[in-house]
Amino acid sequence: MFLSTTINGVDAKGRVSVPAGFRAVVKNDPEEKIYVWPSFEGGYLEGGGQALLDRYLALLEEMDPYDDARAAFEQTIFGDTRGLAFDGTGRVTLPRDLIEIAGLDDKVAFVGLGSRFEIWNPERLAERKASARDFARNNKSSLKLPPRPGGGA
Amino acid sequence: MFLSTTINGVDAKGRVSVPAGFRAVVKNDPEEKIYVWPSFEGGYLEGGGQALLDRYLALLEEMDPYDDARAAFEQTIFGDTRGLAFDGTGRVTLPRDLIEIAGLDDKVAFVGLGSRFEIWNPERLAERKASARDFARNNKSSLKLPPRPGGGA
DNA sequence: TTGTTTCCCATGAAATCCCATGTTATCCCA
DNA sequence: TGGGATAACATGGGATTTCATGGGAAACAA
Repeated sequence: MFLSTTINGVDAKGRVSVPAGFRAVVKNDPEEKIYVWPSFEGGYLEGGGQALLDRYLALLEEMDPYDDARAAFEQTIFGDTRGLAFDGTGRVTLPRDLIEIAGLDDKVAFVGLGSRFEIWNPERLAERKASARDFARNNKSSLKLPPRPGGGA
Repeated sequence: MFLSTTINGVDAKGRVSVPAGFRAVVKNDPEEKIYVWPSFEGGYLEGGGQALLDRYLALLEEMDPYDDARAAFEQTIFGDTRGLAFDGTGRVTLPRDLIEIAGLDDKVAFVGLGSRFEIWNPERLAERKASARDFARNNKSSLKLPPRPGGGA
């Protein structure tokens, strides 16, 4: 699982260390890569491992082949997705266009969200995080844990 | 189940012995770790094992992908969650930022709450306990035991 | 060439591992 | 039921490894 938020530096060559914990998630994928694409909302990037792409693929294949939405999703998700391989020390090079979309300069934040992650300019992230936290606090009652499968607490 | 309250020391490196009973709970998880994040209310930490995270993940993945609530909870829960592994003697290292959020110095209280647990500065915990008691005393009329399933008294 | 990308090695800081020790709880046997 | 032996637990400090990062050389493209 992709977890927690890590802020790393981007060097002059556009290289970023992928947090070690994230690397561990994709460690046993056939291709040891992360896959990154611009979010629909813009302003940041989304990413994941092979497993996530497989799930999206399965989802799309359930849709009607001539559904316009299917084509649009295919285009948007797979068309803009880049596979990024690690160098010997666990870094990837972020392509220029993705750097611009996310408004990155010398620092990036990797935000783990379970099955996927996001890549942000740390300042933009701070803004969104503040509002997300307020929202969560005010609506925590709507997040009810279902009973455990086995019963009990 | 996470049960009872234990107070342990935090050393100069931020290491804390996790109560043996808590360790036993996650003993057979694929990753032998506890997962800890700041509570929504702030001032203390919440935690649990893999099973708890899985339940949150399942819950969130049932929500609409573009629901703001989903995004907010994802950010707030997973984005701030840290997986903490045990050293050879059952300790974890609490990250600096979590130590600050919980206002910990040399002692921590682990509070077992069944499927999850909380981590407190022992003094803050005592305060909250006191006010919780007052609240309960002033509202005891609202606490009505349901009839026992088997009937009878 | 000139600029870009990929690979490799060096470095400092931080996290992790490992061994030693005191203390408390548990066990076992007389 | 005492009381010593044994095991479990919490803690301390030093050694080792991992991690993020910087820079340079080699491969590649235009």
